[in-house]
Amino acid sequence: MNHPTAVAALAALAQETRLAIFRRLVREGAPGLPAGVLAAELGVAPPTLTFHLNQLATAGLVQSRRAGRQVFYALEVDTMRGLLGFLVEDCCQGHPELCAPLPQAGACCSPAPRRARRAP
Amino acid sequence: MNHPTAVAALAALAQETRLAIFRRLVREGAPGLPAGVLAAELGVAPPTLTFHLNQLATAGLVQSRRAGRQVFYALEVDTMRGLLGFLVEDCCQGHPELCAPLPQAGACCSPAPRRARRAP
DNA sequence: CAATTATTTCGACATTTCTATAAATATCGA
DNA sequence: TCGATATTTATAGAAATGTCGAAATAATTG
Repeated sequence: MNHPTAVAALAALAQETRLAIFRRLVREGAPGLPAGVLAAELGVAPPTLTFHLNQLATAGLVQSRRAGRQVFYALEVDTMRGLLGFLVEDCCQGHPELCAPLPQAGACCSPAPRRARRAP
Repeated sequence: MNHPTAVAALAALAQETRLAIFRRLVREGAPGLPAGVLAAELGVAPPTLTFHLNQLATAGLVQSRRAGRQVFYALEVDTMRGLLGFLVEDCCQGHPELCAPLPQAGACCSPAPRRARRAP
């Protein structure tokens, strides 16, 4: 991950619809979802959805694959991981006590999902 | 962290200069840096820097404090942590094998890479 | 108080971004 | 092949954003 790539990825995520798409795909995992399902679930017009999916794909955050008439979109996990790592790179110059609570942020797919689904 | 707040934070980060400011402050840790130093290091005109710092502050990503003539800007760690957590919330619906490599993304402040997944 | 340093506010302009409608493409089943 | 379903492309206009120079504000020093 480098600076321009990170800006592109962040710009792709910095939009209501696209962030919703992204988070929906984060929940979905590897198989992903067809464009139509995303459009229906998020209440977005198909052309608008395509526009946003293209933004996410161009930023390398999602990938697509056709399955019959449907086109499935799924998360590009490597990019997501790269982005998160890039944001906290060289954090605090080796003074962990300053932002020690951060590691939990990356605790994706934690085996002990004790947290509530939706924040209260 | 909620959806609108996350969009605001991401939008604040989705810009070259602001991402550079943010990452510089991530490296700096708690004390932060005066606006002038940031402007000089990043080669940005003072008014432009102020504009971007305000964007970051409005998004809750940085805070400022005056010290004499200088105004120090420092990272708002809680917001950063909240944002990273929000992005990977409910990742893969409990199928860790799908995106297991993600945890390292949050390994902030780790000069010695230890597996401190869930501290307490 | 006057001069100097540090930062912010103001005003204006070019550029980019988002959304919607209409039309086009791709795939499947009869 | 024809019709139906799923998705994309094309086009255009309104709204938001980034950058700059000039001037203003805040704090320190002589």
